[in-house]
Amino acid sequence: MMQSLHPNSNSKFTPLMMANAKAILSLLQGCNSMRKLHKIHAHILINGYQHNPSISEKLLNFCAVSVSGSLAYAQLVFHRIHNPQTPAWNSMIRGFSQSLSPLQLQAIVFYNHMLSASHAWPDTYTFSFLLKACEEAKEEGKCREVHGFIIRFGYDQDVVVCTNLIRSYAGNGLIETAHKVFEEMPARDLVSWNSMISCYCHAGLHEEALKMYDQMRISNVGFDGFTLVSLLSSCAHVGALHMGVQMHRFACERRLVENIFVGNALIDMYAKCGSLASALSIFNSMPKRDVFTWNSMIVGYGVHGRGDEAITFFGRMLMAGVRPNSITFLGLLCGCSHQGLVKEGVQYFHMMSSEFNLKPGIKHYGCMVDLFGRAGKLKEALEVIRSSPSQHDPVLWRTLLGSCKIHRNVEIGEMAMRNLVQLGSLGAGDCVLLSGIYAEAKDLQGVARMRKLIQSRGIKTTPGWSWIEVGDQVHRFVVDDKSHPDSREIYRKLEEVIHRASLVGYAMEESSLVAAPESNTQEYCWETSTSYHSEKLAIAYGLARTPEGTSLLIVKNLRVCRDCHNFTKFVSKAFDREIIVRDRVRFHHFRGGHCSCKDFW
DNA sequence: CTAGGGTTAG
Repeated sequence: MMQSLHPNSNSKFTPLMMANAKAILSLLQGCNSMRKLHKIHAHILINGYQHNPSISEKLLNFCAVSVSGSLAYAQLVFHRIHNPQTPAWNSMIRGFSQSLSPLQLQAIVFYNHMLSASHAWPDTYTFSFLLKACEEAKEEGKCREVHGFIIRFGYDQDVVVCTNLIRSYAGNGLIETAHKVFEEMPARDLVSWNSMISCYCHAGLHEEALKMYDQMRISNVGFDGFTLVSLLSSCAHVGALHMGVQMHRFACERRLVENIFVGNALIDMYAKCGSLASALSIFNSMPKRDVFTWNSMIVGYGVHGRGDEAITFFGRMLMAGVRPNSITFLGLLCGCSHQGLVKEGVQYFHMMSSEFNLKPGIKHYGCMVDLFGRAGKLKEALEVIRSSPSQHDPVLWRTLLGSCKIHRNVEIGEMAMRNLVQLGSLGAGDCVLLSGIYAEAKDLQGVARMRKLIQSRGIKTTPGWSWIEVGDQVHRFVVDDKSHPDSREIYRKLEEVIHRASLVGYAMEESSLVAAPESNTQEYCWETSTSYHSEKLAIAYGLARTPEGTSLLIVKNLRVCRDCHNFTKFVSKAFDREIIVRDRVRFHHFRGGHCSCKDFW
């Protein structure tokens, strides 16, 4: 009788017409689309369950939180609840916290409403969701304010709430505050440790991240795949191969190498630490591969200047049915430019948009400038900048300036310089580059002008550093560093190294005209002959502290200067060592007096 | 069955 009153009486939900609350609940549980939800909602109304708290909460939760839900619908449902309790508020706050910006601010609005206009009290869940919203919406002030409430409610004793606090602070750039919360929380579990490490990793504080691991071991919480992935990423960034190998061993022991996240992180670590062969062997052993897997290999080959192999892997990637993204093309273009594969680079640049519907970004244009510039086609490089949508980006002009240095082009170099001045982003490195161009053209006045420019404008400089990992320690050096505990020994060793390198042909460039990219202070800027660049110190230390025949890996934040590049070539010959230098932009493999970049960088 | 953690580029 009742069935005939209902228009949907033929639908498969018909039996529910007489269903009890329990049946409706279980149907809500299995709901996976708004279409089904509308039907279930109709049944709820017909059966008079709209005021049943557990049903309306479940309904609300689905709309607000599920990927196939609808926040707009959730709001309608919410406003029909007479006296919403904490779980209902939580659903709304959670829903908005995971929505697109700037909608996340609505999570905070709901929370404020909850405090002022309802009888429901926030609980630990409320704060977890709310902190997530503060993190996503970059609401630093609100984050601090919420922290105050958390303390007043006594929820600062809760691990999950504290972990959310850490992420929220770190996401707002307050990494030290985040660490303070971490230190002061009553107990730390595995997730809290992993969060703290990943926050450091994201903030670029890789040495801090790696240090956390030592403390983590003492605290006996163990580790898992999440731990390894963040740590491996930090190892990759700082070039800590030995530590990375140790992580690899842990991964094997715990059967975590089969985890795709761990495998991808291992590939990246080995590639960034100069060991492409190991990266490849991980790649070959992976049971499943995704876009990260392929990109890590392609980018790895790219930064090592092996464009042909990057291209080969790109082809295999397509064959495997994995869709490339913009990072894939960055790796490809980088490889092409460093290997001088101009034709191929151009082809892939066009392929991005024509075949994969990917819009080239500023970095892709940067690669194109580099591709032409490095190959000596400076006019074409200039044309790329002119035709790019981001012709007012200093990065492009800076890249062009670098190419002018390689090809000793004063005219276009000066043009690049003028644009950098106009864009108000002239850096010391730019002056040093142009000065180098003048020096090679024997234009002493030009060199003097650059020197004056730096001094008169008080141009901000990037301090240069190099680091080398010896044993389980990362050692960091700056120009003329005397802060290392073994400083005296290092300088003695360096004198010996220079002597032995000179026996096989090395001659230090005495000319004060040789401007060094590492020069970070005015004193050292023009006096190469009296200063020791950080990588020389790192190399000396590495030679002194590692067994004969082992290869050295140096990581530095700036480009290698010509003298150091030359020096390293002769050292590799004199000491019969492989020396790998990871530059700001690429890898140099020195062996037997030659470099893999073929003096082209 | 209301909560917190992961990789490539920059």
